[in-house]
Amino acid sequence: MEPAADMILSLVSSCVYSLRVELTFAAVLGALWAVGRKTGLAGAKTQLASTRKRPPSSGAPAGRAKPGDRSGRASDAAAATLPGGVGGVDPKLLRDPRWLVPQVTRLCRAEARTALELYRAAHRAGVDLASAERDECEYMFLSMVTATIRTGQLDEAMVLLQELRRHGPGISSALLGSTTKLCTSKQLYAECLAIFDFAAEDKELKIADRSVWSCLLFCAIETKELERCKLFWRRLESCGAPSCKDYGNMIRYASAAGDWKLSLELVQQMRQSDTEIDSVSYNTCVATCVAADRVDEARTLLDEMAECGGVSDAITYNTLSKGYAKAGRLEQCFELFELMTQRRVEPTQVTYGILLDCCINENQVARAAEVFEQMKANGCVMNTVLYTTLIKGFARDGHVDKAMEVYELMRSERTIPPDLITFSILIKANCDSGRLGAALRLKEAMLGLGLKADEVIFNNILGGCAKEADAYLAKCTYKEMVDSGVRPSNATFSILIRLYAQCKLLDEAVDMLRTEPAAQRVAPEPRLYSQLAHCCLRERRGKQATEVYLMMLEHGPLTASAHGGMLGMCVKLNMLDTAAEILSMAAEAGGRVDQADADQVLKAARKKRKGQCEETIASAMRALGLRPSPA
DNA sequence: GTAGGGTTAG
Repeated sequence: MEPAADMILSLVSSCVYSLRVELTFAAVLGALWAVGRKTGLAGAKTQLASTRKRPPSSGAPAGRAKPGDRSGRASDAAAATLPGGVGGVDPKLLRDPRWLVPQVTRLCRAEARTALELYRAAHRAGVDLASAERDECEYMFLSMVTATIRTGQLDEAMVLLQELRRHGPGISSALLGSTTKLCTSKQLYAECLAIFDFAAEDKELKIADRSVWSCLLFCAIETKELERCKLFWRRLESCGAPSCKDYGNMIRYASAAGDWKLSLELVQQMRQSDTEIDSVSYNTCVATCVAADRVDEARTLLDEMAECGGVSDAITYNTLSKGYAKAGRLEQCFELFELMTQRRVEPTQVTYGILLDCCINENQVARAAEVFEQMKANGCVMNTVLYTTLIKGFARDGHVDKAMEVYELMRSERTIPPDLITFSILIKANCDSGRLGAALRLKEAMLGLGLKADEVIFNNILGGCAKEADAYLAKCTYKEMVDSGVRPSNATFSILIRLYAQCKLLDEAVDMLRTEPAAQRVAPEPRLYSQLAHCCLRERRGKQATEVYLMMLEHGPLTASAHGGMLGMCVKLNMLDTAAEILSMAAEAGGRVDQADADQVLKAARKKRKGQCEETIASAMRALGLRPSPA
């Protein structure tokens, strides 16, 4: 192991050296750019950029609300002004829909606020819209609603829709179409869904416009209202063939829902309907399979992509490689690397990152060194992730000093800064090797770089405290964590239980588990109670173990395996009275206990000739619907 | 809109 570690370290140093040239180059370029900007060369560029600047609705379906081009914009603006303001309008005019409706409609284009004011004034004056031309009236509402959405007054828009339903002609599918598209293009996704929900209360409303369903699907994905996607998709399909973008959005849904089968079906459907499949959709599908541990399906997909030609890219290979890495299939990671090289797909930093990490996770340090060398030979430059992966490799191998050397290298270079994950690994490595002081200094250095400690950083330090049985430092750290607004998790509580057990402060562990999850608004996982109960039993604190068992019951009945674990531990430690008590409580609470686990307890009690205990166990078993085996 | 590195658990 030692030579491999040295080799990697020397490789890193030389890599940094070769990087210097690139960095100098980058710095020169940057300076040139800055000069160019000053001399006005960038002026043209800025202009170019601003023309390109559009609402970022890349995945959003096309289509926008049409303003209804009835007359020129300039003449509208001229006609739109009211000489005496809204207050100066003759109430008789206000009550006349033939005057009011065109006025409001026109005002909407240039002076939305005045339009709304005028409409409200007419409303107060008692205008009766029922006598207005239906189309004109509908169009007025459309103009007002879209104007309020455009100016970000969504509450006003909702009020208008309510009035439209109550006093006007009702919400038409055309109006819904315009608002849906407008909201989507303005990235008002939740609002879009809310308006749809309001409109859909009218069961007569028919929506045949496919792009409405496209927008709704997109909004549901963006707002993570995943349960709505399938319905929108069905409606979309019923309005005709979904577009490439629609499929892309549905594939995003399948990914978010972890539905790899659906993801594959969608790709299949796209092929059958001759819909173009872009690489992002393909890659998302590959990633969905990988996330669901269906690596072989992902591989099939890559092969199909390679056959079509042009769609597979480095991301496809990297995603699949990650899948192999996750499954511990290192050889296939390397095969895939070979394959992409053969197919002239250029490996990226991510490619090497995945390969390196997989070697490290499979404890193949020498192999990692080879990858590193190849990476350098191919001119791949280091970045924070690659450095961090190396640090992880050294830390994993027990070479904390070497990990720290890489860190010092990063610090002295100043161009590739360590981040939260780098520090997290370093802090844990130091904690694990009993260097709590060094870990705390790293945390200070981290804060000095402007990074804010997150949950994992705090958990790692708490883990260090547990190892050193330093309850005082742990309490300070936990307080700092909560005070700085970092919410603890089940992992945190689990570490705290370990800490208190290590310090033989079980009472404090019980107290902590009783109060902290609720205080921090975290739902405690059942296994926290199991963990603590086990700690109590290990210390032969039967009374306390049953107390924890009762706390556990407050959160619902226990699984048979949770019971099995506790009962097994009792038998192992010869705490049969505690086992009997747990069985009785389980019977009372109507929990599940396996026959074998209960039998084991009964047998142990007989062996020890504990008559009273035996009886308690047997009757608890009968209450649990189990058969005590004959003596 | 898609890809890599971090914490718990007997």
